[in-house]
Amino acid sequence: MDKINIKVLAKELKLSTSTISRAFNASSDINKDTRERILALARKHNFLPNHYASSLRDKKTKTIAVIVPEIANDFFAQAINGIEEVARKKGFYILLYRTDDVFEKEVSFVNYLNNGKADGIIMSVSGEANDHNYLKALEQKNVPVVFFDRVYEDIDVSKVTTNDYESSFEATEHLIETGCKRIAYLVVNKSISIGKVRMQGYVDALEKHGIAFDDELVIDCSQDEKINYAIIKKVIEEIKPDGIFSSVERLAFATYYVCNDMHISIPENLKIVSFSSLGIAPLLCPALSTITQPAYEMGIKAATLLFDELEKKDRGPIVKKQHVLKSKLFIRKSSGG
Amino acid sequence: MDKINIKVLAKELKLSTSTISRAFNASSDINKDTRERILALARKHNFLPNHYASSLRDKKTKTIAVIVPEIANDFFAQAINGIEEVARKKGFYILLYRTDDVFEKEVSFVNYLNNGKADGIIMSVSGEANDHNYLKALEQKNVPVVFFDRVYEDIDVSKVTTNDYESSFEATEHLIETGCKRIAYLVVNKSISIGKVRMQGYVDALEKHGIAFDDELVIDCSQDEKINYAIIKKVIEEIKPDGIFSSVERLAFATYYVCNDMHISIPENLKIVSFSSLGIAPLLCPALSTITQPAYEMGIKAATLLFDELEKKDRGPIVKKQHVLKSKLFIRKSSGG
DNA sequence: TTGTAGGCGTTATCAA
DNA sequence: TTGATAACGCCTACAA
Repeated sequence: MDKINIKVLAKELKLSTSTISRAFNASSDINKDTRERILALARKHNFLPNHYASSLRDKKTKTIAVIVPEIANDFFAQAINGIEEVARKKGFYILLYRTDDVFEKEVSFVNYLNNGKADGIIMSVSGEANDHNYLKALEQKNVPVVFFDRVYEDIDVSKVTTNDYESSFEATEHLIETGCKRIAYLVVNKSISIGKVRMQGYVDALEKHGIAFDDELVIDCSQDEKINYAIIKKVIEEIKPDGIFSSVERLAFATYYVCNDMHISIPENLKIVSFSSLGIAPLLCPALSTITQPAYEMGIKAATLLFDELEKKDRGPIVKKQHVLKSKLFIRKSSGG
Repeated sequence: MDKINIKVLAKELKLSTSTISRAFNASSDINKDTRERILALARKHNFLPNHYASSLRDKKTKTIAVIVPEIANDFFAQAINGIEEVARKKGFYILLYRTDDVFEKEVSFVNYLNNGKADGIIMSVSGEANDHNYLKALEQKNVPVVFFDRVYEDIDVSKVTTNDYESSFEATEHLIETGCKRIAYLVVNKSISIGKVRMQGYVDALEKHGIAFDDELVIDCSQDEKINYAIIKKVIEEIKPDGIFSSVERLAFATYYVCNDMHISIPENLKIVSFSSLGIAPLLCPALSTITQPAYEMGIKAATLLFDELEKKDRGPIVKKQHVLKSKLFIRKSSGG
């Protein structure tokens, strides 16, 4: 457990620390043989330059932070995969943080990142109705941020989203065309941007088809699965919708459980379409109609935008980009398809 | 975008850098008012001590690395959640790395971690049949490692696993009891520890019930979904098993797709049980019988063991622990339940 | 091609 | 209670 660093290597090889350093830094100013000797010894000692020391000098961490509301969720897991893919190619590492949709956690983590812990941040946000000034600090520190999927409209950073409005419109219209008259909209937090936009698509589709919007049919759910089950059960018993448009896959699953227990048959008595990135949606009973976002591609794109900014840094002003990818509506049995 | 650090704060407040530093380090040797003044100014500047500089000094990174074969997988996603939970409570951050089950990626990442990038490592391994010496280097550097779920038997570190043998035995026995005579075992890599142990449970259950083991019924699949589909289709057409015991949930899903396309009815013509952490297994068509590992708890336990070692470091020898949690067999419709 | 030296931002030690 | 100073390990001008 002898400490090893470039100084030790230098002594052992009777070279200076700068030469050792050069061996690790693709510097051309070094004799090939010297370099080989150094690397050989380093391998023997299992030595690699200390990342924290290098970062301190260079002010580059080779690390990007990824902040998401949840990890155990097909959409985010796939998006993270996409981000990882790009990061890896660039030789970057990923610091992962989960907010559980709690705004305070988001703030505290972002503030922590202020101290040069990461070169950039990719995040899907959780605190729509709050003060977003904590993000301004990052701007000052020159830490680029990219939002994906869930964004703050009032913050000027690059954003990767999907055509939620169109998809929601299309899905709702599809339910209407299969005969639904009373379509409930399930949402977790209707005040966050995604909840709002998706709802607008729903509302406008209703209007186009001359169906009056009914506030009672907008069902605001929670993070807790048991509570959601109770809410949805109550809705089905009392409000008796004939269609469900769910903005989040969890709520569609909860609806399935409720229907199973209440012996309500999907799609005969209730039709369902949901936003979902679940790969096995076709295997559900019945197969779930989904609006599927290109999660992996969104991750790729978000990471690409971030690296664009990282690489342009200190070279002129950075143009923030908005990128909108297309979701796809898969009509399956749950909506009579 | 003026650079801010303790020096600047010191100048602004006419104090020394040491005093500033003390204000951030719960040091008692500081006047309360002074501390308040410092923290107030820091807040105004959105300042936090640079993490890389602190780490360099203290040789503590407050970061743990998590290495998993895949992220978009219910088991690992839940395990990561568990790890994150514990890490967060300890004020630690998570560096996430995905190996795609490629041994070389695992090695290269672990080697990278040699340089003091993380204080400890939690991993689920991918390279059973290889030389594991690269892990010895970590030992020298005093970087503790904990394995979970997929482990190397020949490496002496703490391990968190589940009772795979018993579960596999039980699941196979269950299939036999429902009348299966030709049970196929689906595995991704039968040479890795998990594949082996699970297979042993399968083999022994067959033997107990006087069913001859048939090599043909051990189906070695791949990482590629399309190839798996083809393999499984061929098996069902040609080898005609009446039961499937899948060591990995992906393969059970592939089987479902094949059966759907071939109009083979589950469980009438083919019964299935699979290892799986899918929360919505009951919603599949038909509901999937699963052996469900306590993924979240495994993450919690693995992280707890790691922090135990981290906290004991430099204080006597560390005892490596083996922890075996219990999986649960859920009998559902896919196996006639 | 290699060496010297200063500093990245922080904190621990020692002194005041 | 506060201040001066020397590291932590590395990299990069600049000098040789």
